[in-house]
Amino acid sequence: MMQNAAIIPLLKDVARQEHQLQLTCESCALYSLCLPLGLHRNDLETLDSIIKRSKPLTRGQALYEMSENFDSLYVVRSGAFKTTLSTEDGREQITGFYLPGDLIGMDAIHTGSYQATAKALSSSSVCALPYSSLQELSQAIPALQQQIYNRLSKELSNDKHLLMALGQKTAMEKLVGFLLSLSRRFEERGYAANTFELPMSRIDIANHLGLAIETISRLLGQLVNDDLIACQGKSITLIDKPALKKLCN
Amino acid sequence: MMQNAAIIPLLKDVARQEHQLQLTCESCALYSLCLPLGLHRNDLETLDSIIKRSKPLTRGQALYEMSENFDSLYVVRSGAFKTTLSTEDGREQITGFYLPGDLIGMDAIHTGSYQATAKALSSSSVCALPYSSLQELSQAIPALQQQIYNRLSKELSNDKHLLMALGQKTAMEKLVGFLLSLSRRFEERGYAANTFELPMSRIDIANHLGLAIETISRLLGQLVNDDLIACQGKSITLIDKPALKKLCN
DNA sequence: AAGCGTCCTTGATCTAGGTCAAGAACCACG
DNA sequence: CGTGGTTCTTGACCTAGATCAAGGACGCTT
Repeated sequence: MMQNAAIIPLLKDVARQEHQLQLTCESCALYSLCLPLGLHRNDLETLDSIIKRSKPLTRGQALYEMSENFDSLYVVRSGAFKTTLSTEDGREQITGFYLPGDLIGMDAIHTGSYQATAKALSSSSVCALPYSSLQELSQAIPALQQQIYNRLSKELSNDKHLLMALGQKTAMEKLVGFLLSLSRRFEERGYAANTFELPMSRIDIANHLGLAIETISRLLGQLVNDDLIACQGKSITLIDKPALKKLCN
Repeated sequence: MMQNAAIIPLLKDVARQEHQLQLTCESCALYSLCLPLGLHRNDLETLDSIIKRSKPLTRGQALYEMSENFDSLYVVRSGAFKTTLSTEDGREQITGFYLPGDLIGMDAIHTGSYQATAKALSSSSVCALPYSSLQELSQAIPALQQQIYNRLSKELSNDKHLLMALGQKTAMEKLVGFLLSLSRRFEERGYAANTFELPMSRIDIANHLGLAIETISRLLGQLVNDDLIACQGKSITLIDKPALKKLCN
């Protein structure tokens, strides 16, 4: 009898692990950040019914490749992703980093194929939203349509700010701006705002900001020297946020 | 009597001029490029009823300013526009150029206020689409909802390609890529693909591509020297398009 | 725990493109 | 049809950040 009491919760955990892929939106930790925010309970169930919760991806694995057939948008469930665009001669540009709750693949909607390649930065999982179902559903559920407009618009806005950074800002301004935006995004997700692990390598940061990796390394060193941040490996602590904000305008 | 025959068409023209702001989508030259493409006749009339065709703007005049209250999206009817984002210390980045049929203001949807400033590059006119009406209407008209998703997605895609250019490409690649994309856009609108007037100044091109105006001037000179383009003032002719395409990958 | 590959750091040097300067061409306006 | 302002061109020079180089640290795998 005593044995049972100890074993039952364990069994429950195992069961949860095994059925984790079938969890509902309602029970999801990301609920308040995610697409279904604001939907009524029965609409939520309808949305739930079209979502495919797929297997986890390992570090470096592609969620989809450029020019592959477009069928689904993806919400990041755990881990992180990057999307890259590449030229014919092989140069790549990382056009975005995606954290839990973010929607990936929206730039493919207007064509039949993905416009970029999306890769996991670490072990990650996603919810797949088949686009044709999502479209139909959003026709019936005003709050969902609005959410989709908002998500698209938000990403547009982000990209325009990034354009500004790439076009007008110095290397230091780009880097500090990047760190602050990461910090804000972690905070929105309920993590600490001032101390976090970088989900991506310095190579990726450099590429994303249009800089050389050596420049990132030197600038991080400089920020540490000036006691504005602490940094060991991928772990970052923002020490003097006001000064950092001043540094990137 | 003979006088009448001569006068009638003239009067008609005048009448058309005066009522030009009340023209319908159906009679609009831009119809095939514009948002209502694919809508049924009666849906088109409903859309028409929410559109406000406003007075023309003069060169340099703002359609809206950053942080102004967001209420409408705008379709360019004639002329051209640029949108700019600015930092606190006054630097500006031109995030997009908009030609007839293009939709302006989509990055504002997710907030209550415009995220950029939109200015006319020459005498221009727009159709205003009050967002709340457009949203309701798109809830009722599937083809319209789809069009809006597509437009948002298309702009997202454009911005990502621009990010790639700003992050990875050389000055020459940026400039040639820009000229070719303008050429394509003119062609889509039924104008000549290989000879056109630049709607914007070199200052604006330079800013948009993250370059100095002197660089633009020098590179254009070089392209003319190499007989790849002809160029006098704002008038551009693309002479060797295959070579140009090669130059920008 | 040794070995290998990737990532990161730091220093020395180089260069694409920026900045400065000065004149020319192109307007819009009275 | 000047004339004052903006825009454009061309040349001389400079610099932020790239590239090259070499060594160190940090994972993986077996």
